[in-house]
Amino acid sequence: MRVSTRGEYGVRAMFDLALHSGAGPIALKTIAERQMISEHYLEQLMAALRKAGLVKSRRGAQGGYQLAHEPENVSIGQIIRVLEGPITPLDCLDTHTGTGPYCQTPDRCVLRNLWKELQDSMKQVLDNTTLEDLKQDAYRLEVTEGQ
Amino acid sequence: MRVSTRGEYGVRAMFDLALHSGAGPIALKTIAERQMISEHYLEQLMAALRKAGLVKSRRGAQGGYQLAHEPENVSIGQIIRVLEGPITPLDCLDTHTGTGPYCQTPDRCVLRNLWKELQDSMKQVLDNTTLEDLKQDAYRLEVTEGQ
DNA sequence: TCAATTCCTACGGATTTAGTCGGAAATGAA
DNA sequence: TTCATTTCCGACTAAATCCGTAGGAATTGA
Repeated sequence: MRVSTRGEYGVRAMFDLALHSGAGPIALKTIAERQMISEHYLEQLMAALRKAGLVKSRRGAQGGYQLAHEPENVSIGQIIRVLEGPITPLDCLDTHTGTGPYCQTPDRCVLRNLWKELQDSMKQVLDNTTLEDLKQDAYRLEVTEGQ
Repeated sequence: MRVSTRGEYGVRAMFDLALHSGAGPIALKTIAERQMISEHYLEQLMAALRKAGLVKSRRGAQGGYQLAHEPENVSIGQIIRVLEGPITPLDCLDTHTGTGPYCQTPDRCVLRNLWKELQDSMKQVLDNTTLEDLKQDAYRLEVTEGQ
């Protein structure tokens, strides 16, 4: 039931980009240092995010990465799916065809419903939280922090 | 974000015991056959469930396993915790001491809140569903199935 | 031209997953 | 008692996944 470092780091990196958006491309090295993530490892994650269209990149000097869309249009669920695959507690939930052993008997279908409920509750959180929401949270934290 | 076969099989086995509760011990072999799970593998899972006090066993001929508590007093969350460990998307959420890199800066705390929300939503489903709930579901399925 | 930076492929060690194997100990029935 | 049944226990393992590392090619701005 864990998010791997791929998902965790990926969200951190995207959140970092969101916080610093609008100021041109940000070098991988900068993100890696700020977020304390191995540069080479993060590179792989950014490659996946780029191929999925969530970030755009510019090579060469002064190059780097930036969000491909506005923070309010990027959900955490999107990021997780790119880096961890489908959001599901059991693979057969999404690829379900009816022939698997999971739904051959009524009692197994009961369990299927259970896992589906779990899946829905996870999606509910991840798909309804955007990078903009997190930015707002960060702003709120910073304001109240100084008091 | 997946439940491993330990959790999946464990829930299946416990649900099987719940459906057949009150009729004395049920042999591992029977459960394994009904649920299509490797006998030896299931044995390991039952050992963990027994040590955790969720099932009780009787050795020897006519021996087997039965639930240690009434189905309404056993949640899916309990089963999952025994077989998969704490229900948490990130290990640091539960073992958090404040010294980890996750909460040294406000922006990281924002992410912590995100993962906590996800954790809560997972717990909400798993801790509020009992074996008795599943039995009820199974009964309902069986009734409507014949129509 | 050159330093900075992304892009790409391959490799590798550690851990986890999903079991298997073999036998000891306990129990009920004949 | 004897025996088949059944749990209990520890060790082993093949494969997959996780979490990176290494090295260099290609691109870009100054």
